[in-house]
Amino acid sequence: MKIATYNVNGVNGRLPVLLRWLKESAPDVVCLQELKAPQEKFPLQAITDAGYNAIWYGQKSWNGVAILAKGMEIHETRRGLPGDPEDLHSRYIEAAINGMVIGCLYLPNGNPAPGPKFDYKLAWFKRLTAYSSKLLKKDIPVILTGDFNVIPTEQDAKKPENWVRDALFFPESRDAYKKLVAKGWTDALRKLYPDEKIYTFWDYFRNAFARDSGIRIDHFLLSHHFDKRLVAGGVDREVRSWEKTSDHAPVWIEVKDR
DNA sequence: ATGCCGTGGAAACCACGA
Repeated sequence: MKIATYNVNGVNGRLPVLLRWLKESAPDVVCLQELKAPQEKFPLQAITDAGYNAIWYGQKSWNGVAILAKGMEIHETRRGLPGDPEDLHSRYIEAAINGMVIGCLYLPNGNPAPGPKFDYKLAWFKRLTAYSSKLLKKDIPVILTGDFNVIPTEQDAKKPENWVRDALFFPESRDAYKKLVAKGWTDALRKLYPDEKIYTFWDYFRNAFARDSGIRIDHFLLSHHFDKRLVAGGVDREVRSWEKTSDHAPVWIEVKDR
């Protein structure tokens, strides 16, 4: 089963690119972030016509997450991250699909840092870490994936020195990611390619993609149930070169069915 | 490298992103 994550940066503006990628890459499950569309403006018809069921958690202008599944039922298990009833951002949605739980997340960016937005990022991280422990305790196969807005290590940036004053690479952000993973998760792409440079995002400006000046911020965290089930993974880099594309590229893994 | 580009929504510019 192929599972992908893709920060589309506007699901409606990105629809031609999204549909082309769905057709060419044919993932079984897709987690989308940054829909930038209210609940009623999700392009359900086009997604359905492409062969996918969908659940989504929209929001006007910003954020927004969705889970798509091809020919499989989606049982929604949660929308919104627990731990702060005043947090109304659409940044988390979760579903049971084909015997596993898949959490789709869009972690706050946190810039400018320091400041209230950075505080929100760290608070969100804490809530995610606490909740992730509860997921692991259920002892069922779980995947947490999406845009974590964290560059985990220097290996994950072409030019780490460019990011030292950025919330994505602040020590607090990296520590938070480390603490989350330490709860018992496996960073799937890093496990598959321990020594490679892997990027999932390239800025729109400064010709970043042509220079391959990228960062790795879209991740797959797997529960131990996948230790012997993870067979492949990668980044669909070519999508980043298409017309009217997102600044992120889709990332995917392939897991064996039990 | 201080958003240089891109998206969405409101207003003919602004907020936000990473």
